[in-house]
Amino acid sequence: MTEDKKTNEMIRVFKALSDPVRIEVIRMLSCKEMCARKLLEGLQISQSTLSYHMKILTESELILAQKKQTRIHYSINKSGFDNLHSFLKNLTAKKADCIFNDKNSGCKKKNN
Amino acid sequence: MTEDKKTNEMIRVFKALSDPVRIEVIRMLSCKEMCARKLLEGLQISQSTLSYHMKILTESELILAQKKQTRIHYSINKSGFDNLHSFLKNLTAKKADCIFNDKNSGCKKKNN
DNA sequence: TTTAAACATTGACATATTTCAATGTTTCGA
DNA sequence: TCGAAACATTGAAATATGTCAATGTTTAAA
Repeated sequence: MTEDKKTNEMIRVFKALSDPVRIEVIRMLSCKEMCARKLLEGLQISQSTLSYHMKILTESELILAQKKQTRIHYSINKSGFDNLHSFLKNLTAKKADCIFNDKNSGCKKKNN
Repeated sequence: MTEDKKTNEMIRVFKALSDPVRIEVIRMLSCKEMCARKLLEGLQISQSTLSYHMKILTESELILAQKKQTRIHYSINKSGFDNLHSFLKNLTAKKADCIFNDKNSGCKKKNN
């Protein structure tokens, strides 16, 4: 399954969204941008675990990290979510250049 | 991280989308609905592996399976993708009832 | 009834993911 | 300069995921 770069990026995004902690972090940040310490208060996980999750979220480009003195302010990366939406739209869109469009590509055997 | 039922369903959807084989299957089915044997022709995996992936895709409700004689016709489940789109829209939408909206919930210390 | 086609299930294995405690790094304030 | 706050990294362990060969099940055709 050798996929193109864009697809691999999106698979990384889907993996990032495949965890309840990270979904909860996105919910919190959709409400208000905040630093890791504040996020940690609302979650039942250790500091190192949160750091691990934030790395996955920022590397997927769904979340932005901005350093401010000793803290890091995390926020939703709108363009990351925009990319996700357009990828999904395109994924299931009917394409003109479908390689299975020829008549003999079906599964059902001909009855004639 | 105890999440609601809807969120758990969506995490299952994101997991389903987190694999290159399954993305490729969705691409093929977006082009044309087809049975497993036909899907297998376009993929470099074993039959049992495809069966495993199809189970994940159908259980996530992204793909529909319809039995026809000895074959199973797979197709895109539009309502599954619609649910995904609305979940994503809602996930990052600004909510009125944000619990972090009070002024003392920030990370930055006050300077007064 | 026997055979074969189409797909599912099982068991075994390799790899990936998630978690935490412990420790490292950077920055600010005393 | 020293200590503490905020976050990252590492190492170890448990669990989840993806893969295949072998085998099971169902259905239709011979």
